[in-house]
Amino acid sequence: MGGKPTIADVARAAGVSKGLVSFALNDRPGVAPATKRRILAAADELGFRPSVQGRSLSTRLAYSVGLVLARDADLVAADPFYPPFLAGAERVLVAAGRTLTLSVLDRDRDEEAHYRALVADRRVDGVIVGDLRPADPRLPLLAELGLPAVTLGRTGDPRFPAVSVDDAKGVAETARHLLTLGHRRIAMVAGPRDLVHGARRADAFRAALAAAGLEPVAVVETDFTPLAAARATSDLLAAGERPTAVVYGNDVAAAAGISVIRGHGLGVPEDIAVCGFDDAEIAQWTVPSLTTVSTGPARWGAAAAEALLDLLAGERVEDRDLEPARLVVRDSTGVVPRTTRAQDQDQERTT
Amino acid sequence: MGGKPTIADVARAAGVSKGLVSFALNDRPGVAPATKRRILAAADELGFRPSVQGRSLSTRLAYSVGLVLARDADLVAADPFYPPFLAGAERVLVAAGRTLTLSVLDRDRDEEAHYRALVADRRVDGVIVGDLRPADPRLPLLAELGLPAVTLGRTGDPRFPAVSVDDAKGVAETARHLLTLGHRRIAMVAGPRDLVHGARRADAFRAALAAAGLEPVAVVETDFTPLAAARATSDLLAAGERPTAVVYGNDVAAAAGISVIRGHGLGVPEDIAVCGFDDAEIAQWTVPSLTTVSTGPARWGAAAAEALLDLLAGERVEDRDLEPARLVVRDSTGVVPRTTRAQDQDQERTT
DNA sequence: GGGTGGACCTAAACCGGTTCAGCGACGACG
DNA sequence: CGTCGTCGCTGAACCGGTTTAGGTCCACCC
Repeated sequence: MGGKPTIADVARAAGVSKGLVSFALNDRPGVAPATKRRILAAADELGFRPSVQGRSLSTRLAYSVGLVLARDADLVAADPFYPPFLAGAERVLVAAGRTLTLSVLDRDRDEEAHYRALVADRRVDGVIVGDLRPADPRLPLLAELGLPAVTLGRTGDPRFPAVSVDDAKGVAETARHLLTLGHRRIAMVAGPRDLVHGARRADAFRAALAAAGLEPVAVVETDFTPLAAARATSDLLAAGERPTAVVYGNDVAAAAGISVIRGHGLGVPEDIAVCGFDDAEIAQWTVPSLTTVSTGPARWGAAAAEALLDLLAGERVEDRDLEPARLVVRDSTGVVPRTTRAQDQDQERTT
Repeated sequence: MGGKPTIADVARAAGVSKGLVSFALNDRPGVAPATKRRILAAADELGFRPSVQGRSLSTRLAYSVGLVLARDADLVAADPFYPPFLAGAERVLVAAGRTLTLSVLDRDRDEEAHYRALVADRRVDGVIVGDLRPADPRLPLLAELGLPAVTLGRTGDPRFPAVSVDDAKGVAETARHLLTLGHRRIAMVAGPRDLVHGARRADAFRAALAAAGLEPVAVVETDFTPLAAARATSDLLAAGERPTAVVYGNDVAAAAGISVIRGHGLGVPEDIAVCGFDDAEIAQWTVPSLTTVSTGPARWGAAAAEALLDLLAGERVEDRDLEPARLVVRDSTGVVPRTTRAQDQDQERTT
């Protein structure tokens, strides 16, 4: 009477064996309809909830899904992508009776050990893999461990379904937007090339400019932190051919860029147009507000969780594509830049 | 040979019984030193790691700790506090072989059911309770459920130890800073009064001004979202006695405030000084950069996790105080405002 | 009427640990 | 020398489910 009811209590109440209760509750054939009703009624009456631990032990499932963030803590803190992503994923998992096991690792060398521990301890039944790197070492590792996984973005690896948002389209749209405004000297402060999405966005950016017969003034690789973005921006401003527009890898980086540009006495967007990426909340509140690319991280999180659940349920899961990222135009690119109309003069001014 | 070694394998290898292996591994008395060495050697040799599930089943522990965020998803997304907090907490937990089970709930009415489910399913051994409300209904609930918990901030409830950062001190410092700069008409765009820290900061703010014989021009209660902060700022600017300084509940709200103030053609800090709260990354990159109050969320997360682990280990845990929040002065309050030197004239200008 | 097969159900093993009652051996003590 | 206590250890029960081998009963068929 003290603790919560177990399956044995239900069996006793319904006058059947434990095994049959298990069958009835799991909708397996071989239980007479009348008996099943009686069992379900008894379970309901007693307020029976199967113990996750007991079930885990025999099914060898954890009823939990992992997300491993292998980045610096301060990068996690600065990146506006994951909070809404987590929230979206978590909601789907809770509804399915699963749990989200979150790991934050600061050093890459811990990563493999951590995945191994997750599997060895049966902490998770599958994982969502983000921050993909080219030829990501985690994919063979996961395959070796036999851990089901869904990747955030395509890898080309057929073993793991991808849930993707085509951010290249958003980047291309951004480039066209800038070209339409008359920009010709465009730079990109990109994420690290050893992150797939960092590289893909940079490539898409180049491609979109190339389609107009242009080359970027510069593509600076950073680690996605605002500090690095600030430094990169300083360098761009000091360079011979100063850009009239800068596209950043995320919104906080773009905010840092704006800060540096204005610190140099230049106006945004009059002197230099700025674009962000992610459409984080902050993008609405920078001065000027930020033109950026919205990827819908919350929806992405939900979709990734759903795909992983389907995969765990044994379904064949094909790659899934969400709505492509789309450009959100705000004030940081609102006007045609002065500098394009006075390009030569401008070129003289810069060293 | 196929799967991972179990305790039975270790027992066989060491030539003892399962039970004795368990005793040896858990450092319990009654194992001869030589035998113990042999057992540990065998366990090491086989690469034995106890199964969390098996252990959970008999110890009735989950080896996981919960954090429940009962807020709107977009509020979670906008708030820069939790990502570093999570990262800090998670790191401590991983080191202790625990896991962080994160829940994001959108509606308050799900909250009680969710805590009950967490306990019924033995998903967590204890929880960290944040976003405290006055007379928080979760405290009696947790007591009823017998779930160990640590609160973020003092509740006065002796049943749950608190891990606190004295943010009141930071707020008071902010107020003094503004007073020193000559501000006399100071407003606050605060968090909701039904959040303890929202109320506490507002009270500390009033108290600090009162100490100088002043009253705030206004204390506007918002839900902590930047959108609400933007609206509140508009109202303040339209009001008869326009403030010369505004203190916000968090940094993103402050960024929104700056955006609105500048949208009204006023300068920050020349016309209106702005202060944030949290010292999020973004505070360095607003224009102007944000004077704010640093609470050290990563350290706070780590301390909360440590306190909870100590509590779970059966130790008596007293309330713990971290370094008090401290003011970080940047450019948004960098100069003495024009308006204080031309107060009457200013008063004429506003309706 | 006996054999066959399927539907329904039970009993017991199993997952991998922890815990506890109890047993044998040995030293101390009377 | 007998008894008692302690140490070191074993064996089995237990946690709460799932799964499987097998048993009973009945309908059906030849």
